[in-house]
Amino acid sequence: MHPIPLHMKKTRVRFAPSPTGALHIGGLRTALYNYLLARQTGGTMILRIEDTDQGRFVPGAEAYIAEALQWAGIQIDEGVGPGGPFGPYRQSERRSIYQEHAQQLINQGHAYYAFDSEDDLEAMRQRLKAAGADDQQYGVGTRLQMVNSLTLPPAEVASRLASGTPYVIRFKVPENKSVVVQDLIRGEVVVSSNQVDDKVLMKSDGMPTYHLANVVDDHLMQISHVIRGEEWLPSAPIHVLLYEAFGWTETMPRFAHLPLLLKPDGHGKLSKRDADQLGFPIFPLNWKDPRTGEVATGYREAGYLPEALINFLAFLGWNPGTEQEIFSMQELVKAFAIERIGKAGTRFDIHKAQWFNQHYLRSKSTQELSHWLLADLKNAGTIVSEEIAQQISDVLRDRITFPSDLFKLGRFFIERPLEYDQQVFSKKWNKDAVAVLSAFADSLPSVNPYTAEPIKATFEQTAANLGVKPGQVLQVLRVSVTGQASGPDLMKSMEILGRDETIERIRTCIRSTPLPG
RNA sequence: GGUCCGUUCGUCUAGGGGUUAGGACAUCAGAUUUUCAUUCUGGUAACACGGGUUCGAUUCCCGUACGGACUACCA
Repeated sequence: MHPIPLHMKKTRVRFAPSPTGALHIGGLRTALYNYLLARQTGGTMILRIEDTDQGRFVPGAEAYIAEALQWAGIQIDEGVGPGGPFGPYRQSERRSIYQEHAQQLINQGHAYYAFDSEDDLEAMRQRLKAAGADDQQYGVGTRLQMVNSLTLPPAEVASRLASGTPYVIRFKVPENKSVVVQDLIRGEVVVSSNQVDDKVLMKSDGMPTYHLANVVDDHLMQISHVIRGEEWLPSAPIHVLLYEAFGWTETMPRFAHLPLLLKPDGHGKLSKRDADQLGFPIFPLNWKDPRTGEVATGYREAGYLPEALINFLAFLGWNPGTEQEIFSMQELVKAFAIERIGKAGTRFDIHKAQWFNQHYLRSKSTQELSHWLLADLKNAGTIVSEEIAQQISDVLRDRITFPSDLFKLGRFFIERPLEYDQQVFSKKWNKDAVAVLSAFADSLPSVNPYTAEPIKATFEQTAANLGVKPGQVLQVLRVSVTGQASGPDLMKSMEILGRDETIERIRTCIRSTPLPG
């Protein structure tokens, strides 16, 4: 079989999360970049689950990841979920494949059995540290001092294996080689193989480590581009060495190591532990930790629209080189280019995400907005007509960042004020104000039609008749009707409220609020 | 400690040997608005430092500093 030259290969990218909990926002960005490249090139987006660590497996995590991707609009073409010709796509279901490949490396002298106990390894590290060695790794310089098939007689190795003594399979890193990683974002990264340690390939529980599994799977699944976080850059040389040992260099995928997403203070990468500690979500969806029962807020539940999150995320580390900021997924697919991904770590600033959200929220139809409001009202035990909900939504649309703001800011339309803003009343609640309000309430029944403009004219006329400037009592009127010192257009608000309700609110206020002194 | 990666306004970034170093978010001011918000206009604000190379470096090279990642039988 002849390998297909890389440049002719169809783009096949994978997102390969580990089901150890919720997907975090950095992972979502990684998925997004993979997806954009796949779509742009007419390639395939694959979801592979890297569940080789049985100890860290978290029930529900896989379903969470699938739901999060779907919510974000990242469609999976192949892999866990849709299936495909290169399955299974869960690494835990591919044990025998890894075993065969590890065996192949052993047969070819690229790997060996190691029987060292944890104590042995710890002792080795202590010894090296005490000796002042630069590093304390199991590798070129130390492997011959350890308990493995390189140091044990063949018969001893065979008998240990036969008797079921626990062992791992380690990669035998070649000596004195310059390992070159070609990175699409960073260019050439060169490391001496002497710096690379003899990584464990197969663990004693029979599962592969990430290093083996990822290389074997990417090869077998014909992955063309490995786009992953920068935290993988240090181990990329191992992967390159593995491709070489397997004889797969011709078809080795291209690497792109994404800049890290940093905490807002720039110290350290954003991690799952930061969930709800930083004042903004770090997970796409709410996540309930099955062990502790704690719930971490997700972007979806916090009121972020998927298109806003995607737009925001796309710009964390990438930009189109133009001054356009607003991109739909379609536009991102067209404009995306790996070469335009930056190198430096990116601090996470939620303000911009909020701005994107505000932008996208405003572009929604009044009807869509009203559905959010209606849902919140229903939750609060209130039913209003869709027509009213739309009127409220419309008057509020320029004042909201999240859908929930509709309810927060529009609540006064539904509920009569329980108290009145004292800042305003302490200064402006006086005889004149009461006189104007009272007269205004009296004249409201004859306003025709009962809409903002005539209401406004009536109010101004009423005030003028009593020798008061409208501006002096407008604040008071607002508070009497809404309870609040600020809000949307008052005249329009009174229109939406309706004639009877408005009159009632003004009268109630006058009745219940004594004049000072 | 070692290896690797990085460093343009507060933040995300454009740019690139000669520019008034551009945009966005945030912030500030003014205008509009009956309030607040919106909107509009304007402003403050950046090439980490030191050496080279060069007629000229923010841009190229080398150091230094600072930051980050990795350094598991985790991914």
